[in-house]
Amino acid sequence: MAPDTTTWTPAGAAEPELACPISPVVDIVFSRWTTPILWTLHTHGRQRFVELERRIAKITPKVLTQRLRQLERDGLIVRTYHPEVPPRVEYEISELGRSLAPLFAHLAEWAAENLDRVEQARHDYDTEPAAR
Amino acid sequence: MAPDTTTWTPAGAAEPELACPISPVVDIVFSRWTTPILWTLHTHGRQRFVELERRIAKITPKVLTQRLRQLERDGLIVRTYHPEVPPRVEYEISELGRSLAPLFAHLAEWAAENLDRVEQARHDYDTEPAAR
DNA sequence: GTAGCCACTTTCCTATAGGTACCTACTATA
DNA sequence: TATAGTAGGTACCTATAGGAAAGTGGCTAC
Repeated sequence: MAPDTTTWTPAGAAEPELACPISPVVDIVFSRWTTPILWTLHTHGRQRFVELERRIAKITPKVLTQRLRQLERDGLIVRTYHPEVPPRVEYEISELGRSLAPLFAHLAEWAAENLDRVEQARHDYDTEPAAR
Repeated sequence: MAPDTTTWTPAGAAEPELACPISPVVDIVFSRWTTPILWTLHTHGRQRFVELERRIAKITPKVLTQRLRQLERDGLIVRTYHPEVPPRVEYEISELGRSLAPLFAHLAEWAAENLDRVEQARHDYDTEPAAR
């Protein structure tokens, strides 16, 4: 039997939900590699497997397949298979996936405003041996 | 030498940033256990280590320490050490951390509106053997 | 004197995500 | 004949995050 990638359980399986109502969403939307995939699909539109592979770079086909299956199962992307030769498969964002756009924009906005503050905080923390 | 938990590298170290400008934020804010910690700190205010440990439950002290250090280094929370006996340490959200509040609210809103759609999509995917 | 408290720290161990590399079937092209 | 292109599948292996459990130090309360 092949390992069932469709029932793959995200990293947050130990239920931190008890304390945090947004943990489920985080597991769905922000697990590893999902944001680059969604972002690429969003900015470049419908794409084939190899296009995604090339654009995201450093991702291996195995992992890309796993994540695409997961995103498809969660209804965030749509997979269309064309039984041609050579086979052609296209991926695109679903309507549910598109509903994440303002959220991503919000995130990008926060990043633009505050990422350097995080960098500064890290630098301060690392170059201040006295307080610890 | 003790393992240096302060320079801990989050899971997304293989740089998916190439394709996705929000990946850095995701690594900082949405790595495992950070949202429950930030959420608990936000809703219950300043707290001691044991209070966090009890509220979040299932988190081990080791991991809690690691994540608190990481969040402190990133400037999202503030740690205050009182050299008493027994020792007392208090954690609270920093201003930078508080600036995440609208983002979290946005996330909670999306969850409330769309989480059941994800559930539905999963159910559909799992109970439709024909298309695959 | 010993048990408990707090805030960790340390050691040991395991689960698993993810990487490498090779494989499929089919066709067109050189 | 051999290679390339397509969308993955599969086996093997490793790195490491994270869990369990015990320890630490200094004081207090019983």
